[in-house]
Amino acid sequence: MMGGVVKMSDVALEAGVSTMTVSNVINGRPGASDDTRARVLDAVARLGYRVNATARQLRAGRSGAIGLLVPHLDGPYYSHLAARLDTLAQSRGYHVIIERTGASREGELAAISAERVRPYDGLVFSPVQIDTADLRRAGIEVPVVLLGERRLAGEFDHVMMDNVGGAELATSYMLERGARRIALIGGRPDEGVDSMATLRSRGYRNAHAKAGVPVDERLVVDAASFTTIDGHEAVMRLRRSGVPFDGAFVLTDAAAMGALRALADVGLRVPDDVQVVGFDNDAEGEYLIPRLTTIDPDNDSMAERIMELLLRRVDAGEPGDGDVVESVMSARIVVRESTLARAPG
Amino acid sequence: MMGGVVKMSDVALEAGVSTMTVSNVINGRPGASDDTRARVLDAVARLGYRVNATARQLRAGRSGAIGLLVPHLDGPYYSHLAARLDTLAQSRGYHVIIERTGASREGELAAISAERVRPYDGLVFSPVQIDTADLRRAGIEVPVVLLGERRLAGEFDHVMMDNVGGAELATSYMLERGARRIALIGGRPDEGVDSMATLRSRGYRNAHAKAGVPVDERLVVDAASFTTIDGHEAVMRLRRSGVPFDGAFVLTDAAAMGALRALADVGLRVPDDVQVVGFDNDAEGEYLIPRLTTIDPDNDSMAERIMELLLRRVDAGEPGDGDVVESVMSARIVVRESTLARAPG
DNA sequence: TTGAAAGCGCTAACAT
DNA sequence: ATGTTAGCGCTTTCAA
Repeated sequence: MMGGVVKMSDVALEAGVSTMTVSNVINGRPGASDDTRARVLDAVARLGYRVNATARQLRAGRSGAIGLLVPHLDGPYYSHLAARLDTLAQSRGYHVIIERTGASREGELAAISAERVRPYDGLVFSPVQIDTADLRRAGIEVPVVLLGERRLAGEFDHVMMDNVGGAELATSYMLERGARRIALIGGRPDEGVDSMATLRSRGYRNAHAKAGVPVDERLVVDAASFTTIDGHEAVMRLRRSGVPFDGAFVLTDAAAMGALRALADVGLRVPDDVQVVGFDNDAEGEYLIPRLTTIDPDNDSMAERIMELLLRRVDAGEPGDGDVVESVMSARIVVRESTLARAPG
Repeated sequence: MMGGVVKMSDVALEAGVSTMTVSNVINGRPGASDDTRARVLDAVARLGYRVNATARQLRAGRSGAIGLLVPHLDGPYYSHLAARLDTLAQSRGYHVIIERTGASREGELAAISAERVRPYDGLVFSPVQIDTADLRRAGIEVPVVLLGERRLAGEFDHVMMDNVGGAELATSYMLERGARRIALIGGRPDEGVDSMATLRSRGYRNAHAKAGVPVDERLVVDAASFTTIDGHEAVMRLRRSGVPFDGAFVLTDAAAMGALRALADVGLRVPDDVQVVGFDNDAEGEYLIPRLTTIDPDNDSMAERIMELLLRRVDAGEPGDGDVVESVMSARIVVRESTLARAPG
């Protein structure tokens, strides 16, 4: 029934003008009489014309799309970030496209390949596996803002949350409230490359150092990753080891949820026997039993900072090397039942 | 330092062949001597050439990208779906790109505009606001698979979970275990267009009808949406109304989490005083206190079905109208503590 | 105010 | 086995 796809030349024919005039009208460029403009718009409507974004991009080099490359979308973190970034982008005439790298090296390399990145006007990338050399080798030609803890190259803007400071805050708070044997659930020795885990572990150690309280390394329990399951498993393992503890700093709220479940399973009361603090300020924390004290990394401000840095370069035209910005957001603690005497109820 | 972007003609020059030969080698097409092939690949490597996907797509009409348009990424549902679809797509030589519509009409219309859809070889779309006319008007030119409960047009393949059957299963199970006053948290009267809420509500009513148990409409408590907060609020409201209940079918696991929190807040024991069943089989359910009985909608099979239907058309070439498929996945119940006597411990 | 020409980088179709 | 021609649909440049 319907003919082929309508293109600009069809509209030009229908309106009795050149394609250039159609292009000008469609893009709101000046230099078209009101009469001509009306005829063109009329033809566009009649024919149901829609510009071919691919062709436009090949010629003009602009797509209006910002790519967001994340390892996964499991938790609320990247999902929420995506939503915030998209809202901010929309208000500036862009939209956000999300791609999962799967947190694997191959996935990341594929996603940042020039071939797949070129369609984007700008890129927000949260790398977890690749290194500086990989990133440079990819030869990304669009403005990039990097996310996360790993310090890659010095050629890209980089925004990160205050993992060390937040963890220090969490730990200090429990120390102030009398805890002396605080477990570090999901903890790592402070060595090797920076990661969320090593940085938060560092904050835990800093707090102890400042308070003059020694760290019993048997309280540092690692975890495969930081899911609810891992948190549960780590606490069970600590419990079986027989090492006593009166506090737990759990590296993520998701893991803290599993930790709370495990503490309930083994009959330890929170906060009476064990104080618990998480990290991330996931919305769920307010509905756990008991409600979870946690560190709020201020993700909303982070999203604003990211978009501001990115669009500064995008709107300017070129990746514009020179002044690379490294921005660390600041964290605060949200106190709830898991570190306070339980409310009567 | 580095010159401009390397293009195919640069490679051709470097290798001393025509661009056509470069194109053939790069795309693995036959008809190039081993010697030539080697020279081309060598030049590609030396120059760091990467194909321009935009140009290729303009000419060849294929991008290798599958678009996944979802209302949001808040819960685990779409996140998990995205991961599954991506894995399946990768194994077939495609990759999945995620776009948020924000669950708004404008957001959906923008996302399905021909301009933004054209870059994709195929589309998976979960519509929540737009209607059949909008969808038709968008004039999507690529194969589409629709997701969700709303029955749109008859021109697109459609995959949905068994909301009615799953809800019936949940309700019947509690009725069999002796519950006679089952609250429907997040429930809706069965009228108007189909939605997750009306369909699951229908299952609740069907189960009652089959068991010959009348429904007390005061037990049907609606909720703004289906977040943890909403579930908490709805149970508190029901409790304040003074209407007694001995069971609760909560429309989503996320809301069930809030419902459990609310029941604890008001001193009702689960499952002793109130049995609770959720819906979705979120991974978190296993770590709630008590662990949540829920309905598993079999999302993994759903992802497989979606990709199979979509790529069938994509690989074939055209949207290929004709035989439109409507596929309903089947649900099962996962029994845990929230409907069983609590395990000792 | 409008349009003609040229070309973005690639590939299908047709030579050779 | 390799190259030439044409053109995907749009926009930049320059001329009228």
